[in-house]
Amino acid sequence: MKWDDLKVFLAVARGESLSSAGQVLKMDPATVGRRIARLEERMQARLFDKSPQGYGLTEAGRKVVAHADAAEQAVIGALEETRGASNTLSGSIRIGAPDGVANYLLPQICAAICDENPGLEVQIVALPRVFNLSKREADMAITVSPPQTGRLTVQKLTDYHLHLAATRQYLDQHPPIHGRNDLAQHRLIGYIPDMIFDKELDYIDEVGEAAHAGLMSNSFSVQLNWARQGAGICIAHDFALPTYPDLVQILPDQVALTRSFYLIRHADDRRVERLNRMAETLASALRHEIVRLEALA
Amino acid sequence: MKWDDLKVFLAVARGESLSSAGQVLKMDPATVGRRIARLEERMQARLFDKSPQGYGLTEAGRKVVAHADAAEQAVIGALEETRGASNTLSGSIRIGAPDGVANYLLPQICAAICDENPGLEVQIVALPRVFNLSKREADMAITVSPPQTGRLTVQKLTDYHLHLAATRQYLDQHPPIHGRNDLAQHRLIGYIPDMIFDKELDYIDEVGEAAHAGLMSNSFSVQLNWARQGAGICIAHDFALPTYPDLVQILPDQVALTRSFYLIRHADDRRVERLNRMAETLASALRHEIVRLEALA
DNA sequence: AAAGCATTTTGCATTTTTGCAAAACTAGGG
DNA sequence: CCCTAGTTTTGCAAAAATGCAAAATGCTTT
Repeated sequence: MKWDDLKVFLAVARGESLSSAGQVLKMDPATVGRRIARLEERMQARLFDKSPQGYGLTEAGRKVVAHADAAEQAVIGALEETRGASNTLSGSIRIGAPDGVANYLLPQICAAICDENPGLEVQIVALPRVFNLSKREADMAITVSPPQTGRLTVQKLTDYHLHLAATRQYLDQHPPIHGRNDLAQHRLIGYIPDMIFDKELDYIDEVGEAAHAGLMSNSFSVQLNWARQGAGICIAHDFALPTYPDLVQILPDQVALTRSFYLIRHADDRRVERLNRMAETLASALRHEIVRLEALA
Repeated sequence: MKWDDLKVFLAVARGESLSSAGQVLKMDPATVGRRIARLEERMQARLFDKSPQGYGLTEAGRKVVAHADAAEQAVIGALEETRGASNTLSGSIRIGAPDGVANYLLPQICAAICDENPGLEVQIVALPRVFNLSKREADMAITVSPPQTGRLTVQKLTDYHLHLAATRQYLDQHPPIHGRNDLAQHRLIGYIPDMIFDKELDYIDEVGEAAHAGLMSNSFSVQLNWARQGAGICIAHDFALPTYPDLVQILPDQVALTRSFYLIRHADDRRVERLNRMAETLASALRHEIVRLEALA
């Protein structure tokens, strides 16, 4: 038994003809007629009196209308349900991001997007680990390396740069730095080695063999605050520096790292238009903001 | 929006996997998956969390289940409705027939059929005119000529024969009949000319120019009863004669008519299996009964 | 740590369904 | 009495959906 046939049955019952039903359903009258024939066969009953003047309900057909009506109401209900649900999705979108992005990029960007789209509610989830999109921890997430596994769609956002940074005050009070080797005499701030959740964050080796971190946190934000208070030298995203004018780049020509951001989403959400628009807006805004902030650094 | 997709949605929600849903729906899991994908696209919402461990309902999906359930109930209701209706159809089948058939053939046949099919109720409608099957005056009808118009299926049943007949007593008391010409001296019983509803019933010309009816009725049964009471000579179906042993055929070799019966039905009922079986049973029984009765005549 | 297992997902040949155009049909009007 | 107007119905080609087999995926067990 095909539920769809009940839908065309309803249309024919209301239009009292195949042609009018076809117009409503945007189907050929021939198709409508064939579906009705199939339905009557499956139900083992004549539902319509057919004539070149149209389709008139038979006694049995009249009884079926009530049920078909109920079915239609249920279908509409289901549709409304998800329309509401997808509203709350577009009304409340959750974005996961590493804490650097979450703290120094997303706040401004999301605020701007919310201003342009009234009724949109954005949630930022800052977590120092990989996301599990499948469990709806977030609708989309920003990562520093494209995921290798899982049914996800990945989209490269933009490159970004990192440099050594410290406060002017710190640099004044400590031995001068003219080259990489001078770093050995300083206190470096970095990630806790066994809590690094993405190999792309393992900067310290690239800075130089001599370098090793004395202050460590799993949170970039904590690292940056350490540096801001003159505790040492950290490896900071350029886009984070303008937030704290105290901080200055160190050896920008000799020590420079380049990484990339990726936006990942459920593969199944590919066709959800609202999320597509949101993703595109977000990507575009992130690219511009990074360019703007890096120019200020 | 395809209502059918809601059905497969329900199956997947219950089976919590494409494969189990496929088993229930007797469809390939691949198809089930594609339908779910299409449904999610149309609804603009993710309904399931997909994994190689199965399909799990998402929050939005859970809300939809209730509506899908309601839809299912409505569809089942519609199905039950017509199942009941088609039961009463097979429980009460209405057969239209000219009154000769209605009186001298159908009673025995229908009684036998009812004996074999307990719970079957047969209604015989004897009407001296053409039927209007479209208005559900009858589910099927027996006629003496195939209809030329209307959406009907026609099926030839069998030939039958008519002869002149009167009571022995009448013949003894009136001039002897040795040939067609002798009929002019007798009182013939026939149809009322302007109430003949089918040209096949216009026997009188075929009997002979000399013949003309003095007693007329639109009902064959009335004509026969006239003859049975010795009122004259009628043109009787052979299968009706055994009912009244008083009646004997007259000039069986010189005056004999052959006609045919046809069973007509709604073209739309072609696929209703119960009616098909009923029609086949009826046709077969009629053929046998006519052969049996004509042998006795 | 690696292989097994039940599941979903993809590529392709087949079947089914659909749309279009033309024919058939019946009631109402000139 | 015929003819028109609006239907439904049929024949055929194109499009869509389906099933099957193979590949991929992620948990579980050895």
